[in-house]
Amino acid sequence: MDEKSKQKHTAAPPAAGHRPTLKTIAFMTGLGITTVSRALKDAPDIGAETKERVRLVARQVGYHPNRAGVRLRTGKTNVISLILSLEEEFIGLTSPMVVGISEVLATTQYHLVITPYSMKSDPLDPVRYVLETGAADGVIISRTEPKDPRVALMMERNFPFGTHGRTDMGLVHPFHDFDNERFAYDAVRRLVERGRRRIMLLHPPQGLTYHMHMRTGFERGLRDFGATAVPFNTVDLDHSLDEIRVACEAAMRAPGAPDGVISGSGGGAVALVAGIEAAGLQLGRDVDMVSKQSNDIIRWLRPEVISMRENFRLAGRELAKAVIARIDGQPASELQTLSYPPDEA
Amino acid sequence: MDEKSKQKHTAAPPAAGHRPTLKTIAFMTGLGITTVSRALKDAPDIGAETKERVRLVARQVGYHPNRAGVRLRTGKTNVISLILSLEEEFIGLTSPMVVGISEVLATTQYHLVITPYSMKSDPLDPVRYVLETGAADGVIISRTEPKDPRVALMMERNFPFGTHGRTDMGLVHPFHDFDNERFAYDAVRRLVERGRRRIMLLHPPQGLTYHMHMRTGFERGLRDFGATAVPFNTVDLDHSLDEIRVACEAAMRAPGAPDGVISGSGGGAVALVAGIEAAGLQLGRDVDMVSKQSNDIIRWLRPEVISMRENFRLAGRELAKAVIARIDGQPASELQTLSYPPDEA
DNA sequence: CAGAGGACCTGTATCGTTACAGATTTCGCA
DNA sequence: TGCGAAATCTGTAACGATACAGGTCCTCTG
Repeated sequence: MDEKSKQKHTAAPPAAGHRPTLKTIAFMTGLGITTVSRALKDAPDIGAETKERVRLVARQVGYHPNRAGVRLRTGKTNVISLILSLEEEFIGLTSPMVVGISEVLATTQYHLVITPYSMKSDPLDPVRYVLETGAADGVIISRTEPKDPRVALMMERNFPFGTHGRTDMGLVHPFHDFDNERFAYDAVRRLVERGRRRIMLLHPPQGLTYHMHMRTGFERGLRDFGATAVPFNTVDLDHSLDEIRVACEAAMRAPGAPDGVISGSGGGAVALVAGIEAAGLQLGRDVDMVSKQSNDIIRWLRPEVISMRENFRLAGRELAKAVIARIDGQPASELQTLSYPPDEA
Repeated sequence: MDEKSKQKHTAAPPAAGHRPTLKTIAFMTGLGITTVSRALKDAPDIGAETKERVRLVARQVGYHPNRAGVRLRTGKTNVISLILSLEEEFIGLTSPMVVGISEVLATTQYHLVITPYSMKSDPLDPVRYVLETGAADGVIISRTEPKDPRVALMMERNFPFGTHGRTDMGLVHPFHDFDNERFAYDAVRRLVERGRRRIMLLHPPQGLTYHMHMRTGFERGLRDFGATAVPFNTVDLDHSLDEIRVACEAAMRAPGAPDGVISGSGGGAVALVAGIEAAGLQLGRDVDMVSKQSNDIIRWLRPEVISMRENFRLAGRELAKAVIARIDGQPASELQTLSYPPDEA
């Protein structure tokens, strides 16, 4: 029996044609499965020469640890989940983020899983799903709110995550954010420098944290540079481009129309331009505009628009790094970054 | 011993606070683990009332099968991998595809994993990775070539996949494609209808299958409608927008400049417009242009451009459905779709 | 009333990996 | 010479699920 059990794992040659496993390497090296496992993770109780041999054979046969085996045994999924709204308007923005995240994950064992949700349903759903099923080791979320229940939930469960955007709940967690306050402040400054005084802001939706940031910067700019706000509260960046265009055109035709416009995103800018021009006004002459730029298009077709690039790819990279660091136990307070161009950090 | 082993699985109450497993349900119902497993998959040898009871308890405790367990035992990953080029130029296009894929997968057990690669490395690498590690049950690829080695490899291994774009190797496999031949043909027609005769095509890169399709449609259009081609072979859709703009401006200034332009993608159109205008020409007056439209921007800022929407979201949906059907054993010949607007299929 | 057969349920072994608790050998030192 | 520590190596059990090969009853037939 002793003899038999001793043979059990090492003697039976693993079926050929299959993926190599620890058993394969154990058979080839004549070692035990445990030894091979520990050798590959450079454990201190394995001899140097043995490690070398094991590594050599592993490389030769193209060994990759079986993710299901590891996951079942250790609970580690080696997955980062990006929680994405499926509404097409936003995905355009988020796609460079996917690139940034992938760039970072490509240098690690992590895979990127897209966990979608619809804004028509509860944004907590996907988070709950990941927590309940243990689908990932870490999560990245966007559209962050000041009192974000997703953040509260993950903090409570001590689950690693990073947010694109900040919260305002007194909870310390990893985030990456664009400095929207500074953006709006600078935007006002640049418009005032061009002699504009009546400024209209297409702001982010009320519920999101960066709405506040942008408003704060906007109002501080108005005060510091001596301009006034033209109300534009019927639409925000979550509205369709059509709605924005119509609202903008109406504002430009109304008495006391703005002579300066700020767009809180690259997408909105297009609709604003269309609205301005539909009102018979000309960019650079009657009105100036400052916008975030997400792709090159606005720069090509309306060079008069003063634009500032928000680097979503960088955001993806930073968030991926932050979440992994968090998984590795690094304190959240060290994993918070704010970006502002030039930002090839 | 008999008694002891009988108790082994059912008697020990699973640790509380953990995710429920089959063992949890087995304990709660007093059934065996196997029975619970089979009840949940509606096996024919389980009593109707038992199934009902098991389902009820499973729902109550929020049971989700452990993916690692299933994967380890059965080899089924319940993962579809989307293989994506990380070059930012293309990701803009592909992002609505992610939405479409997610929409379909959301109704299934499948997760979407992004497997990235850089065009600077071998495009076979990510495919080999998935095949070797068994990272997914099915794969979706883009940038399909006439003799695509990725397709050949996956066919050879009998691995389920779908391609965005067709191949030309005599191999039958699932695909979804936009009818680029018809697009180019119609584009020529519409330009000729506007009196244009000297037509320039910004074509897809040589290596990709739809380059041929588009050229074929283009040339057939030229013949049928009596127009001539203005050569434009120094750039293609893989070049940077800057390069395209410069080349276009040069072409518009050269003797025998085109009076009609066709852009094989929405992105390229912007650069072409910029090139045309840099040469001092005006859209709609001196030159007409037909383009694919990927987002609304070109439609807003240059309504003179005749545009036709290529529905990437639909492509994502079709490909996801096709790959899953293929996994389920449906013949590839039934999983090939071609789209052309209006295409809300 | 035996026993064949159906309806329903169950234990064991296994997928690949790792935590844990030993084994074995070697070596230094008293 | 003896013996404990150090250095290496190893088997077992477990993670959660399922394929497989039985087990019990119970019913119906002859």
